[in-house]
Amino acid sequence: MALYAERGFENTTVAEIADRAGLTERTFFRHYADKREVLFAGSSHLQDLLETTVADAPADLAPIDAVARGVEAMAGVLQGRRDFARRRQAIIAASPELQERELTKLATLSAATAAVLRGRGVADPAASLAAEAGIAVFRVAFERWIADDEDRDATEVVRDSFDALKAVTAT
Amino acid sequence: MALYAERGFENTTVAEIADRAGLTERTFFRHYADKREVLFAGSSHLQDLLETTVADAPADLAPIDAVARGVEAMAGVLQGRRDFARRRQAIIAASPELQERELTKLATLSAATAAVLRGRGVADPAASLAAEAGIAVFRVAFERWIADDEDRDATEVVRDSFDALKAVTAT
DNA sequence: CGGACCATGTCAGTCACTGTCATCACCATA
DNA sequence: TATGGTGATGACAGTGACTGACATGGTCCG
Repeated sequence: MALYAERGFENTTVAEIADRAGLTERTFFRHYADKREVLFAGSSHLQDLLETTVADAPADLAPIDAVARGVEAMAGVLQGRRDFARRRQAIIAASPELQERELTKLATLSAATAAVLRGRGVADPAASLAAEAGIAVFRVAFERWIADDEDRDATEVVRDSFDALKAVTAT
Repeated sequence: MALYAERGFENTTVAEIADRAGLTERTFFRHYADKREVLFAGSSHLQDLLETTVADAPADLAPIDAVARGVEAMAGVLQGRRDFARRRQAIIAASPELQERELTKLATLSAATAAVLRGRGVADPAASLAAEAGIAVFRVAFERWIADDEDRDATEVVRDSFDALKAVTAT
């Protein structure tokens, strides 16, 4: 992350990263599938949390609300690491390749959530839509949370954003 | 597309594509930013349609419904090219790299839509959320349309999917 | 006819990523 | 202690996507 921040993602070679870490280029690729993955190593942890939270939500909760619980849980983890999240996001925002990878990570979250919902007995397309919508809320809320001047509580921003979604889709 | 379908995206080199087209590799890269873009050349046309349709929707229409009009318009263009869409989608489904690129194309659609909504006087986060939700519906509807056994009307599938979204987000 | 321009070809170079083999530390078991 | 298995790392060579620089040829315009 230091190197990416200094000279930008595209101007950083894997050889340089490996050097800085005291490793070989080859070894780098044994730990990370590609140059982008370094920035997304922690995302599987978030996904686990999301999945288990949605799975463990009260059975009588509406699908979208179960997803909301999961997204709030992710926000809870992020809370307190806003500086880190900001620096990381600045790096991603500066590189189309990294944005692309972030989108696939979010899509993975969505797919996993949809699968859990189906496990809760939610049929398609409701499951897919609730998951997609929930992840969309996460994305929007995350951006707002990072951009906000005063340090609002992340879960609170998520809750507000879910309310905004409901308002927007209620015609 | 022929080559990608035959031997798969990853097993096709740009040299081969250029050969088949009677061009140089260098010339290929002057027409397409990268190997993936070939499959997404037509997407800017769809984006134009989406943007103008949302922009020209009746002013009193709720944001999500304006977006629905735009997505329906896209479906109208796709209608009648289901075979092509299917073949293309099969190729994309077989390659993570192509899926990644498709996600960024969809994200671009979403961002453009949000911008148009803001132009209609919709504030954030409502604009972003309506756009994201609308594109999510598009994605889900598109998949259903392609997977469906009998050849349902694409715009009809889109409309159904928007209804499903509203049902899902109505607590 | 001369020149601006645009598309294409040619060539050399960088860099992400991969397959293969060797080395080495650690650990278990005879 | 010796032996062998395992897992992480290094060394090295190779492929292929993509880029920059320069040359060439065609077309249009004065």
